[in-house]
Amino acid sequence: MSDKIISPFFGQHNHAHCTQEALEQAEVSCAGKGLKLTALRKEVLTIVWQTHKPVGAYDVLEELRTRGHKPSPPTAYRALDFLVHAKLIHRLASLNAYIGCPAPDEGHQGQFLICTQCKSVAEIEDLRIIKAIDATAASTGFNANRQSIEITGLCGACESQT
Amino acid sequence: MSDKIISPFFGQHNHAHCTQEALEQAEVSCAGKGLKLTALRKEVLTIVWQTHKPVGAYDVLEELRTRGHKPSPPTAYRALDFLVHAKLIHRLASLNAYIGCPAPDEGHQGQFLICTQCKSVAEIEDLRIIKAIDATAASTGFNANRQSIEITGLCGACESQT
DNA sequence: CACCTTTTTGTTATAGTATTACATAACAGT
DNA sequence: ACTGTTATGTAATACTATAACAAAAAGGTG
Ligand SMILES: [Zn+2]
Ligand SMILES: [Zn+2]
Ligand SMILES: [Zn+2]
Ligand SMILES: [Zn+2]
Repeated sequence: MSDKIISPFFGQHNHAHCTQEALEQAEVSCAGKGLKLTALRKEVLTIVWQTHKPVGAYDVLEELRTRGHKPSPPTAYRALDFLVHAKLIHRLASLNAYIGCPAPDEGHQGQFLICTQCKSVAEIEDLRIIKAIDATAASTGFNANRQSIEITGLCGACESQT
Repeated sequence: MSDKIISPFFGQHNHAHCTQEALEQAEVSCAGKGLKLTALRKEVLTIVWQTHKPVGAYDVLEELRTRGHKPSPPTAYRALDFLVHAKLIHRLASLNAYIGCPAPDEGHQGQFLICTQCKSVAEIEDLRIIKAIDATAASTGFNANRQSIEITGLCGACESQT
């Protein structure tokens, strides 16, 4: 199979399960890499995982405030940067926002399907895309090391509501 | 041939020719579509085409100032938005910057190779990537209408200097 | 434990990117 | 010339992100 859908989360599902599993994976992953998933970082990760919609840094700040913290921007950005480097979340450049990664230990680069209607984002990993990029890069002598692939459109659920 | 390099501009070439051709194509393209390429818009397009490096909106403002204008941010953003909609330039979301499109009439979506060393950007159009995306989108019921594909790495010229 | 080093978090200020709202000017058709 | 439309000018503001330094917490060592 040449493509794999990591998070096909356009539509109904048991989201409490998503969040719980993400947190458990995060604990294991950080322990394995010697990274410290502090209380603050875990709380930010929980906030990011509240939905499958991307969350901005200032959304995180706002949410932290409702939880009793009095954070300044660096607090959110530092936690988010940690989570990005730990590969627990991804940053969506086209939206200036972050989204939880459902498969943090696979060392993948994110490829994202962004629904303009419901704002949900699904992460995919399509080996054909990766191979096509590697092949093109190689043919031009370009040495690729990071990909930002963000596809915008309408998810099936939203399209059928039209 | 499944992939096509639109602008393989990592390295030496006659750049005056790039700029001149881009401006001529812009005139023709706008005339054909009934779009008005005003003096200001043409000047901004020229600024964007000064190099193959992406140019930020505030870079454009700065450059307009050296040319005798006294512009405010909306002046630059409006001209850049026009040029994006006219498909004469592309916006690189991962850099908050703009770059000239060397093939404005082909109705393509940009795919970009961004060199972190020399900052140059090449635009490519790889049909395998597009097909892979369409196939994945179709298989999930996702209706894609815009792609943002930005590959970061080292161009051949920069890598051989290491 | 007391001490030192490193990492994390708090705090203030500021830099960088982009848009809103409204006024004026240029343009196109009558 | 008159009128509606599009483009540009201008001022203010909103949104996104980082720098610089202080304080606190965590971890290791004797
Ligand atoms: Zn879920
Ligand atoms: Zn949707
Ligand atoms: Zn050139
Ligand atoms: Zn280079």
